[in-house]
Amino acid sequence: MPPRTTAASAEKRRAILDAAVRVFAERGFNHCRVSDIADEAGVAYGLVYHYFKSKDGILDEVFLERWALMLEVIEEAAGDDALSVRDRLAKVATFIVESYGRHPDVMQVVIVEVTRQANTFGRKHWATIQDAHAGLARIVERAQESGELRGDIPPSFAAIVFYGGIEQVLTSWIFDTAPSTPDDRRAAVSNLVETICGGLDPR
Amino acid sequence: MPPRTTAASAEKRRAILDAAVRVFAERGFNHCRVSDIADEAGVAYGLVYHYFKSKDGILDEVFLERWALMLEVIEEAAGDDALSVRDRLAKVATFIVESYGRHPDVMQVVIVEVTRQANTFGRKHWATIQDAHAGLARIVERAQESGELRGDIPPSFAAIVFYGGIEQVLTSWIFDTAPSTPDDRRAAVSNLVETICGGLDPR
DNA sequence: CGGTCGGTTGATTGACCAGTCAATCGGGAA
DNA sequence: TTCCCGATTGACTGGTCAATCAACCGACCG
Repeated sequence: MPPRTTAASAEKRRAILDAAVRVFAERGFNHCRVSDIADEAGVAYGLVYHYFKSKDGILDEVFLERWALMLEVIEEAAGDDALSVRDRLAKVATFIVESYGRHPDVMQVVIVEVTRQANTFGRKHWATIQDAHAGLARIVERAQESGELRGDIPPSFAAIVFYGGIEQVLTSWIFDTAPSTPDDRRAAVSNLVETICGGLDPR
Repeated sequence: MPPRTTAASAEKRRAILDAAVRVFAERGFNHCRVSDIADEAGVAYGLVYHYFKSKDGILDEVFLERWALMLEVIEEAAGDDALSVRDRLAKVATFIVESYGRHPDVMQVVIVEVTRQANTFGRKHWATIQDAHAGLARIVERAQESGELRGDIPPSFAAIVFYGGIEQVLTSWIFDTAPSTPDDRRAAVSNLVETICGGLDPR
C-alpha cells in the first residue's frame, strides 16, 4: 500500500519489488542483504526503506500479491457450476503450475520462502495459506454432496493431500535445476488430478 | 561421529543433542542461539563445540539420524514380499505419523527445519531426501509391474504426491497447536492410502 | 526567482551471535 | 602423591546487517 504517488515513483517501487524477487530466488531471503536488492534494482540502499517498511515487509507483499491471485482462481473454480470436480481441481492445479512456468522466481519465493517456512513467514501467513486449503476443501465437499466424489474421506484431508502434492511437485522442480517444460506441467496437472480422483488402483 | 568417549561423555553429548531438538522446535533453528542450547542442556557454552563442529552440524545430525530410520522402514516395506501395496504404503505412512506421535519435537525439526528449507538444509540434504522418494517410487513401480496398480502414472510422480501429502498433513498438525491424537494418526494413514490408491471417485 | 516537498543518497549506528581459546577441573594411572 | 589428559568453563573476538538519518537533488508552483 504505497502512499499516493506519481506514476514514476510507482514504477520505481515495482522495480524494487521485482528486484527483490530475483534476489530472494537466487540467494534466499535469509542469505541476501537489503543492499543486494538495492543494487539489483539500481537504486540507493535507503530508497528501499522509502518504499517498504522492512525487508520482511517486501517478502510479505510478494507473497500476498501472488496468493491473492490463487485464492481468486480457487473461488472461481468453486463457483463455476458448469465444471466437473476434475475440471475444478485441474483449473486450480493449472494456475499454480503455470504460474511457475511464467514466473518461476515468484513461485519459488512464495513456496520456498513463505509457504514452507513453518517457523517464520509460514506461521505468520498460516491463516491465509489455510484459506486456500479451505477453498479446495469446499470444492471436494460439494462434489461429495452431489455424489460426484465418495463421501468417506474428509474434504479437508483431501484438500491438504491435493495441495501438498502440488507443492511437492513444484519443490522438486525448484530443487532439481532443470526447469519444467510446458509438457511437464500439463502432465503434472493431469497426473495429479487423475491420481487424486481416479486413484492408483487398476482401472 | 564422536571421538572415542566414555559412557558418561556419550550421555552428555546425547543430552546436548536432545536439548537442541527442544530448542529448535520451540524457537526455530534460525531464531535460537547456541547459548540457548547450552542453557537447556545445563552445560557451558563452549562444551557444545567440544562435541559438535557447529550449530549446523547439530541439525544435520538430528535430521540424518531420524531420516536413516525412515529409509530403513521404506526398504523393509519394499522388501517384504508378503505385503500388498496398500500395506507397504501404510507401513511407511504409519512410521512417519507415529514418529510424530512419539517424538513430535524431532519430527517438527526434521520437517520444518530441514525437509522444507529449500534454500539451506533442504538443498544440502536433497539427495538424502530423494532417497526416500526413490524408495517409494520403487514400491509403486513394482506394484505396477505386478498389475497391482495402474501403469499410466509415473511411479516417481506418485511417490512425490504421496510423500507431499504426508508432509502437508504433518505440517498442518505442527502449525495448528492442537496435537494429533492416536485416532487422528490412524485415520490419516488409512485416508491417505485410500485416497492415493482408491482415489476420490465414488466406489 | 524563492520555496516546498517528494524522491534519493549512502555513511553510520546499534544489535546480534557463531565460533575461538586460554584457563581450570577432576579422575585415574604410575 | 603427582602427572596427564579429556572434559568443562565462559569471556571475548570478529564479522554481519537491518534500519536510521541527515543531507542533497530537482521538479513544480506561486
